[in-house]
Amino acid sequence: MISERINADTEHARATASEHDTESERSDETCPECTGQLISDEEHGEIVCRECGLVTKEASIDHSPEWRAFDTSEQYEKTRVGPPTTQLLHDKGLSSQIGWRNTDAHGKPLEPRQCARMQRLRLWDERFRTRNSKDRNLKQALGEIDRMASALGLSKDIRETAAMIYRRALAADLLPGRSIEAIATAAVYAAARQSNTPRSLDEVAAVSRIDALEFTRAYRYLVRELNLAIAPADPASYVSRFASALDVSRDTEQRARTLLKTAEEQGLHTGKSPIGLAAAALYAAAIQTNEQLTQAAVSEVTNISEVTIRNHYTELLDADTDV
DNA sequence: CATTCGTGAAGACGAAT
DNA sequence: ATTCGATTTCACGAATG
Repeated sequence: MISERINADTEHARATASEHDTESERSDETCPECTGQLISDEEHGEIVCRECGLVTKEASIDHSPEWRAFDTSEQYEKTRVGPPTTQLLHDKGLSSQIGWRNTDAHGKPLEPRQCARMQRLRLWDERFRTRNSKDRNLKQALGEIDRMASALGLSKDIRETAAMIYRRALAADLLPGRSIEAIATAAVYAAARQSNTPRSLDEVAAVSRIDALEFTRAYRYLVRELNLAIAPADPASYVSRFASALDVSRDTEQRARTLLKTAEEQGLHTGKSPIGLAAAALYAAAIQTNEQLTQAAVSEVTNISEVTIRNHYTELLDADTDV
């Protein structure tokens, strides 16, 4: 089931890789709010309106090639035949496979004897392609990473990053004694953080087969052992997602951003959870713009308690009036 | 009635020892 | 491994509109 999905993916990549130039993906659709043009923000894995910043979809998939070309000769050089290599397949998509049809090259059916022989060949082919335990491990983990990233609506770039992190963990012998799923989950979370498209611990844990405790433990372990440089999440990077989930006006969303900015300048950030701040900023902004938005609603979509929102939004408003 | 606000106890987490 | 401090959450009741 998983392998089918991966195959479909690379098929797609093969089909589109040669057609696309470096132009960023542009959707023909228009924004439901203000009829502005929708553009897909590949970096954040979101589709946003150019005019008002409304996020309509979070699940964009990056179909463009992974390289950039600055003129036609460069493009010619870099264009390859076949799918781009990818971190998402355990052999980076380089190996081939013996087909399953019991026919010869001309399409004629094989003799029973030959069938049996092909069966044996296929078996060994499979064994060689997933040669040792590490490769088998990778195969399973990459499937999981792909599954979770899709469920979270993360772009292909991020899936690649997650796969990269997982490979590093595997190379550093960090796996023994830990579950594959835990490390894979941690890799996805780390990749999302690194690319400024953070998903909260809760969100990631929800799509993982592993419970939150083991997941956070694995994540900390990964960060420490691999020296991953991960900056504290920026509250602002949550705002657009929450704002569209709450259906607030773009005025409010903008205000929330500026509130966070002034709060940060006054060092209000330290030690507080970025998600909590983002939630509070949205609520505070709604008050300023006279948009009615209940604490309960914000709490609902952000998974932040109303109490925390209460405590933070006054601070945010104070910081704003001081300036 | 719904929403907001404030409280204290309790849990979770990171840092320091 | 334990302790400590800050933050967050839960549960409740009161106030506000």
